[in-house]
Amino acid sequence: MDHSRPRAVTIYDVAREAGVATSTASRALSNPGRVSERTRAHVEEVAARLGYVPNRIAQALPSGRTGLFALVIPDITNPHHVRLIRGAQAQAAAAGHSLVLADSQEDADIELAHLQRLASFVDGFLLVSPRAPADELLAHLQRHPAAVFNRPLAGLPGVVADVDAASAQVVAHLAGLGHRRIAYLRGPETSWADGERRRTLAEHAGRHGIAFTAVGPFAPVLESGAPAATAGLATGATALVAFNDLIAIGALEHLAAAGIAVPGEVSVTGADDVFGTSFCRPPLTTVTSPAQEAGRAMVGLLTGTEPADPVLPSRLIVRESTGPAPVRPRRARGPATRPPSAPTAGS
Amino acid sequence: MDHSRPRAVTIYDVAREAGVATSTASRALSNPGRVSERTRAHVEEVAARLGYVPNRIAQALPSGRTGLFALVIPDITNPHHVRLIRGAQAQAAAAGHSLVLADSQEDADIELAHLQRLASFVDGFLLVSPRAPADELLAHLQRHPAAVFNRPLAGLPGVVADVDAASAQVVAHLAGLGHRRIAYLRGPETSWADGERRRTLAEHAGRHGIAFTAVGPFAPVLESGAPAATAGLATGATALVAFNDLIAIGALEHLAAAGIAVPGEVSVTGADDVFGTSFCRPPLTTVTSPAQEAGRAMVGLLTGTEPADPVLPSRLIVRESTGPAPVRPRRARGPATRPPSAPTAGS
DNA sequence: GTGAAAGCGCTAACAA
DNA sequence: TTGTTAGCGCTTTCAC
Repeated sequence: MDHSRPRAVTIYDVAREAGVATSTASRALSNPGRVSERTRAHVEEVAARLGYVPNRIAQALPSGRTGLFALVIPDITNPHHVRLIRGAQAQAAAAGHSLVLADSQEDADIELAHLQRLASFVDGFLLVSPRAPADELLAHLQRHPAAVFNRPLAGLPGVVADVDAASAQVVAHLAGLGHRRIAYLRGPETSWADGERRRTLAEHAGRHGIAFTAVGPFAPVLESGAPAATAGLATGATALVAFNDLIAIGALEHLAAAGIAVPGEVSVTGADDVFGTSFCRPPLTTVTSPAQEAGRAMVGLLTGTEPADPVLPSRLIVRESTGPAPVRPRRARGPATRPPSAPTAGS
Repeated sequence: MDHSRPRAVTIYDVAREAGVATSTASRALSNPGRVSERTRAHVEEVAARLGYVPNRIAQALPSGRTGLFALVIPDITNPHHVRLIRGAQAQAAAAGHSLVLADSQEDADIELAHLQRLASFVDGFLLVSPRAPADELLAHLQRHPAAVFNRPLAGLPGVVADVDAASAQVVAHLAGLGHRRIAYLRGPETSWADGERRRTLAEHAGRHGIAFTAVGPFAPVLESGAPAATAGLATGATALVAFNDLIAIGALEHLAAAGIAVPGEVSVTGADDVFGTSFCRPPLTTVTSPAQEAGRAMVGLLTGTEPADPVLPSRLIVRESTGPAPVRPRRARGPATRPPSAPTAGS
């Protein structure tokens, strides 16, 4: 038994050692039933003895199937996306697939480059909130199955979070607390979810007779919290509805530092219910994201397993960052850390 | 231009259309310089016009190189590991590689299965705190390059966090605050870092004349915080040193719920400095982990780029969860949520 | 039930 | 500089 041999054991080695043709060895290993029980057992024994492991590249060349899916994400740092990765990875593993990770860093060009680079390597794409223009996306996905999260694209199967329901609950909650003016702290311009959230929030605010303003866009990171809160406050709102939890938590930190009481003077809500929302100060009222389910559902769409209702539920979690609107709206006080960047008027 | 054609454009199509041999087309595309400028330009033009994208599976079969690295992680949920993923992904991308993600869910068998499944697919493995026995690990990596984080394995290149320095700083910090008895809240039994942390903590405590006890093991998740804190407190310690931030934050939540003041009655420290440590209550004194650098360094080890000092620095970040030892050690009070699980005595 | 041979798309000898 | 050909390891017709 030559243990230091550099070359790997191939199916030829197995066939020779077993005294059968390679085709027979192949069948015995991967298509049992089309070979006599006796040879099957023999070949299998030889393969095990030799430590044969099929070369998956070679398997993939004729079949075109690798057992790999590519997961394309805007930002691997975002804990929200991490939940999705987890769901996708679990479901993929269950289907015998592995995941190739591609971080597009919120950049449309990098995103498209990933699609091209990985196209021949994977059995399909999982696109999370893709940022690239629809036509380019579709052009790149001509010959490859894909499933999409939070971005309806004509012809591509996908799932979305129930943004409308989430917005309805947030607005109803704030309206119930007596808020009459809310500000939406926007996320990335190219995010479908941002557009939806803004649109539905405005709509529901209108129904409740609440004034609505959107400010931003802001990068969906902790650091955006301070400028976003400043801009939101400048609108005279008593409630700040952030695009996601990162911005919301950042806002909370900024407000605490500025000595503005939450929820006493201003209420804050987030979205996604990421790690940290339960133990920040105050614990954040937010809206859950079906990230993990989305991950599973997307893989399901690719493997044909899951029927999947395309709109995944999202629900409000009331914690301590929201409270009754102050009797009279707060007035600017204390040093503004920086002048608010020109707020964009909401619809 | 037949747009609905299912078959992809191959290099044969390009060669035929350009009126050259396939080898010439291949060279023009991937080995320019060994072909006349004129043909190179022509072939390239044709390839672009036809929308040719090389089939990477086919490229990989003869060469054995896929441009893929497998990243094997104990738990994709852990924000600490996410930082490492990020570093690895960035460095891999810079080297023109992509990452295949494999979550072993803290299970040695799953870990080894991943190695086997992905072996022929990847140019190398990045093993993060592998849990499987050393001999099995080495057996599975006979013919594949690998780099390891936080687990010295004979013959395999790798990097580790400077656990000793971290422990020294934590103990010195606590000693300086007057603590005379500390408890270590252990992590997973199969974790090298846990063993190291425990060993070095005990050692440094000894030097400072501080009593040291280890309790556990505990799973490195938020939920372990409560039982771990309970067990730690039962030792009479005035400072709880947790294996990682998740356990520490969980402990913080438990202590707050039990009405035990931090750091008034007991100090708490974590490790890794994950997302959330800066805004939990109180903000956590912890020790940084070189996770991102580790990710980069591991990829470097595989690509031959980085020389890399194998021990990566780690430093103490003092926040508000540590303070002067109480004048007299606290006595049990309030309802214990559950009896402490039998604490393991430290060395 | 089993074997011989072709072919997946590409690169690298080897020739010319 | 360019063309011809073999071969990477496997599966899959097609014969027998």
